[in-house]
Amino acid sequence: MDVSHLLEELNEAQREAVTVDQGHVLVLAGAGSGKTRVLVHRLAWLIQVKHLSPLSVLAVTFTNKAAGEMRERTQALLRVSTRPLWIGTFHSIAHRLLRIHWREAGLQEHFQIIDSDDQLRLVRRIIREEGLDENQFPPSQIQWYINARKDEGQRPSSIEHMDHPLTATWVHVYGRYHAYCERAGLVDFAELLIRAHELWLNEPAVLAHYRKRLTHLLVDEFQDTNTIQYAMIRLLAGDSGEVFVVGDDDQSIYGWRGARVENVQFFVRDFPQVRTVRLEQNYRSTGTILSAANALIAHNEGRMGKRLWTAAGEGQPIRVYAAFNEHEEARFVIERIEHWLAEGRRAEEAAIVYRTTAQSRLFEEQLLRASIPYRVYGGLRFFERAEVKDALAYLRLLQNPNDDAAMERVINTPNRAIGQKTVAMLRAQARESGLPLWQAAGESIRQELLPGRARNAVAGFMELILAMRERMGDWTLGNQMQGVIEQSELARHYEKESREKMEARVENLQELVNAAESFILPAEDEEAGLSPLQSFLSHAALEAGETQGADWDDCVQLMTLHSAKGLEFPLVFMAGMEDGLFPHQRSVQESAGRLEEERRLCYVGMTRAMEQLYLSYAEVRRQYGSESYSRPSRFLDEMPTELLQEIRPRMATHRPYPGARPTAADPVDLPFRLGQAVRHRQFGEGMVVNFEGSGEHARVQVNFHQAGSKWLVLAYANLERA
DNA sequence: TCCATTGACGTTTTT
DNA sequence: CGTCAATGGA
Repeated sequence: MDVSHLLEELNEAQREAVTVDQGHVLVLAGAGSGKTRVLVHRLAWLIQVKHLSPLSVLAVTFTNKAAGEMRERTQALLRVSTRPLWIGTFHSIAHRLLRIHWREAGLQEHFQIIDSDDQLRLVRRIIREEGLDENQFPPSQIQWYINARKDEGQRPSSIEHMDHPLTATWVHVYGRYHAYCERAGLVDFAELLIRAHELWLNEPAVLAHYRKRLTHLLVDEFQDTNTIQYAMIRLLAGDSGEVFVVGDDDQSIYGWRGARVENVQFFVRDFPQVRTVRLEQNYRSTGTILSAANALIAHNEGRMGKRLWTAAGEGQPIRVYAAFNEHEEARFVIERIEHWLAEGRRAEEAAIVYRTTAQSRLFEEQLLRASIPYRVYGGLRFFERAEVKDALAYLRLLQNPNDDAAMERVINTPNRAIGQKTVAMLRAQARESGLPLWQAAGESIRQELLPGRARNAVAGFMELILAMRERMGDWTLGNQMQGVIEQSELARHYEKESREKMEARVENLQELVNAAESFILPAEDEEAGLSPLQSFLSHAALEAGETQGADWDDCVQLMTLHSAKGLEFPLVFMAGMEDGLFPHQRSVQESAGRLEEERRLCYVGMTRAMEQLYLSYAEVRRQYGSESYSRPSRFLDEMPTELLQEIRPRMATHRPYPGARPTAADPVDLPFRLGQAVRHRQFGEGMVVNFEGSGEHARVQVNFHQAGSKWLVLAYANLERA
């Protein structure tokens, strides 16, 4: 069989990785080195050359997006259906296992996945019920603790150091929370993994079955695996499975949520005769960008070692811009983007990346003012919106009335006169009798434990749910969704909000109905015995959907450094390059390891840039209401100066007080006076109102009649006297 | 039950 | 400074 198409597009290292004949493989894939390509070609190689059944391959990723991309590209390469291939996230794979083996895993048949928001509500409820002080035991902190323990594979009973009073309380809440979930048939994200791991651990027959079937494992983004995920890989591989992992220790940026870079080193230690292949040729960035990134990351210790290179040219220097403050920084960035656009480049080719989400606001304001379309990554996703979750909670309740999280959510949404007091009584009843909320409510009514009005209200709610279930049991998913929204009168709940908000919510609910109508039960869910409703609910939790509706056509991209991982842009701005902000103060304080992770974050950011990279910082930044002066990021010092070009030299001394700008009094050799009328190619006519800097760095502030006030670098702006 | 004021807090995020 | 959640008055 001719397999040249599998190899001809690959470089030597990529080819080596793809064609390793047997045994375990570790691919250290640098940024932009064709990691996904190797993974996909390896998959195709196993099937077409090694004649492996598609059924015996398991490919694992971290995000649904990555899984989808891998499937798509494999499909394009193999030109056969990829249906039988098991490609998915750790969580989706664990989910599938648990659906098939729910009994062996000790789960309820119709268990429901809860997202972190549901989880937090449950934890908060338990903390209150236990009579704990929420200030002393913040729910989010305990939620974090529970997930961290689960990610380490620990159960309340297996946690030592109970002698510490704080820890003891945390473990206690973990135990209570777990009992709640068991009773209500709820499974959180971390539980999916630990439960699947326990399933394999405790049921040798099940493990043996999957070991026999899944003989080849492929793992993407291996440096992001946590303890339990690595344990799952080891367990499934056993002595005979072959494991092919791809990762980059220099791009490990999720240590703070449990990812263990050490797994990369453990892999070489734990698996026999691992073949290590380095992908160091970069197909993305210029030589300058790579040299600076290499120099930066060299400051980290204990690396596996890797040096990116490119066959492309050196490209332009990296521009460093020292802004006076964060407003001026944003103005500078937007001005450079305008310049980029004026050159005929596209907005979507430009990305502004920053360390903290709060930094996006200033850039948004400036982009808005400049009428440049933009898109901010992150934020609420479709299935996380309140109205969508409300509607889904009704469906969850139809499917499983013992779902306490769902019941809490909708018992008084929309308002049906079931207030805090009534709900508290029901909770107390549930707690006393050890029953789910739904059953406790039934008991309370039967035993007449509630005052008359509350009793009627609760009974009315229960009847509503029962009636919906009765009526809609055999309806299609779309009709069920529509029915639930109508009969629950959910829209009523949002009527009091502003018209704009309400319209958006109604639109989202309609979109939810559309999603339900067009939902097709995936074959693997059908095999696992899921109803369309169960499957839909699981998908809603497991893949919360796009951040924003449809991608706008041609937008400047705004995102945190974390969400930039895996992406690439011709023009990249890294903003807020200040010590304290980036590296973040907390990371600096916490440990040397955390600082190294920040450095990797910087490395990730830099290697997103294909053609041009700008690094900017503000000398003064207003933060938490007060102004703070900060040094430029230490990471700037770690890049070779000859690769950097300061666009405006840093001020030798700080200005006497923040915000003071040079005025016409400054000895500046400008062709314009204050009040001078000027003309700009793009912005039209305006008047000079301020100056700063000198020589090629001189800037003027112009009040344009149409475009408003703008700071322009004289050297670029091409201003004419009007 | 609803809105308004007050107070605490202030990395990073996917599943 | 801004946001979010909790509290309290009408």
